[in-house]
Amino acid sequence: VPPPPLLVRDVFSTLRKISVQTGTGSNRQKKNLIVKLMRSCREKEIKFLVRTLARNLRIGAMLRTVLPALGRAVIMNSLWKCHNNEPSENCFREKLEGISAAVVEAYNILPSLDVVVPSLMGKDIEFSTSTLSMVPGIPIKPMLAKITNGVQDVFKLFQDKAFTCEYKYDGQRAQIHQLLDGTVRVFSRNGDETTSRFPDLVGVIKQFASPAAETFMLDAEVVATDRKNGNKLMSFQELSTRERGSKDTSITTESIKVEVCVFVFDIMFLNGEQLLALPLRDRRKRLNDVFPETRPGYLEYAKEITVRAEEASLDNQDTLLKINAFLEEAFQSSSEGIMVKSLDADAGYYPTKRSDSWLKVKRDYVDGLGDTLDLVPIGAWHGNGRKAGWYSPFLMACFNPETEEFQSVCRVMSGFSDAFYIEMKELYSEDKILTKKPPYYRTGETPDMWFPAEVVWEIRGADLTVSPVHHAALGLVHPSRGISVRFPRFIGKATDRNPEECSTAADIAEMFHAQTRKMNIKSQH
DNA sequence: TTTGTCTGCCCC
DNA sequence: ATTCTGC
DNA sequence: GCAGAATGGGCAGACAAA
Repeated sequence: VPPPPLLVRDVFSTLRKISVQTGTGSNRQKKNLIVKLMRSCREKEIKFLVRTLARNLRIGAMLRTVLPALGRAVIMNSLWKCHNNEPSENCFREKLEGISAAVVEAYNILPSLDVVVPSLMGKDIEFSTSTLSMVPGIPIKPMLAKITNGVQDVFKLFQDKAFTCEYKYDGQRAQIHQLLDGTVRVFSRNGDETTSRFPDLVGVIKQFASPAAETFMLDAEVVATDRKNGNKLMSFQELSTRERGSKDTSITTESIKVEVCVFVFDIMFLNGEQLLALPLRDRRKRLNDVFPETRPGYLEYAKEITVRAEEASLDNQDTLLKINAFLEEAFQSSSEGIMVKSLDADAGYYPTKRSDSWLKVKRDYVDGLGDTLDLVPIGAWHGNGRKAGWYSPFLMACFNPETEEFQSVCRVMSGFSDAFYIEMKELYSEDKILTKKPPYYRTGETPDMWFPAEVVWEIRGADLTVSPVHHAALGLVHPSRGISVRFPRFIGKATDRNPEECSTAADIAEMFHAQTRKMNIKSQH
């Protein structure tokens, strides 16, 4: 007897069951449930089931596909109801696009289908963004920034406009809400609740927020800080060692091993009023009302300088010097770089959408400023999806002349053109593929194939990290861990170099020590 | 209990 | 997070 | 100019296996 066909309701309830399984033996239970589902699959169902489980079908299609479709469905339904004959093509299309956009916009500030859908159904073609408002407790999509290749680029976009430069702290984005009942909740960049990880932060917000501020939503960066050492800012890597807590259990204030400081920089909502349309200059005034006082090492405003409209010109040498000095100061103060934001013109808070009203300048975007390594490809994996049939990523190594080893530094998959992949596929074939790992390759990685060390590539990254898997400079910085690189990408071939002339373990150890912002080795075991 | 491996609409 | 490609 | 795809380092936590 074949198993019964799949019904949406049963698939859904099984997925629910899988999602709540925890503890010893839970993996086996989950496996059994999945096998049961799979046995009932007909034709293409198995493909969609597997992709749903393996995350490939959870592709974030909500904003671009599902919501416009919802808008369409409602409009088509209602227009056909009131016109017996088909409405004119043009008017129809306009209406569709208008409502689709309105639904997306509404979801950006109120990402809850439970709220948006009933409103859409109720208002029908009268639906517009203004019929809905932000709700403390539901995080809005955060505003994002665009990469800028140096201060010159900034002027192109902000010529004759007043703007501000703020430190870009290397921590974790936090959207902080205070609800009507006084509760404070913290959300991550992706809208996940992280309140349980930051009980101390909740306390600080409650303590410093003006009593006149009953409800609000703030944008901020949480940064690891060393209070015993003059509130020196610590690395992102250090911040990430903080405990996480779970959905219903906070970490305890006593168990906190990494202290944090919150740097606030924006406010989107205050006492029932939506502030998204206000220019940044005015939002800042509101933010100042909420926090009339701050405390170093606990709660601070993001450090900033303001450039007046009449100063905002590439010919203005003073402005250029001022910004470059500020950028340099940001680097010295353990920041990643600066954020540049228009203050008056086009200076609203645009959730997710108009992602270019904020600019970011980091050392590694600017030619000639960032750290660059000369590394040797020593292996690779088989690529997936559109990179199937090519090598991706590659495993890169430095050379240690003391031990005569090639020690892995990082994988890299970014920065290659399609043409380069094809070239590498041809180059690394037949006798250029080793049958096993040479003994003088040192790495915790196991690539699909090993290559002979023959060429050198230039690799750029944001900064160097202490690694559990890569063995570059092992023993030089840390007894059992090597050095790796954050955000690695391929810049080009270093055609003039032999593999023995690539970056050495000693070079990399020295670069690590030269960093302002780095993992504190002594605190490690 | 301890150690090893894998995952995360993770964080960057 | 970064980058390239296709639309 | 934008979305989409394919992936980077590294952490704590969760689970399985020893």
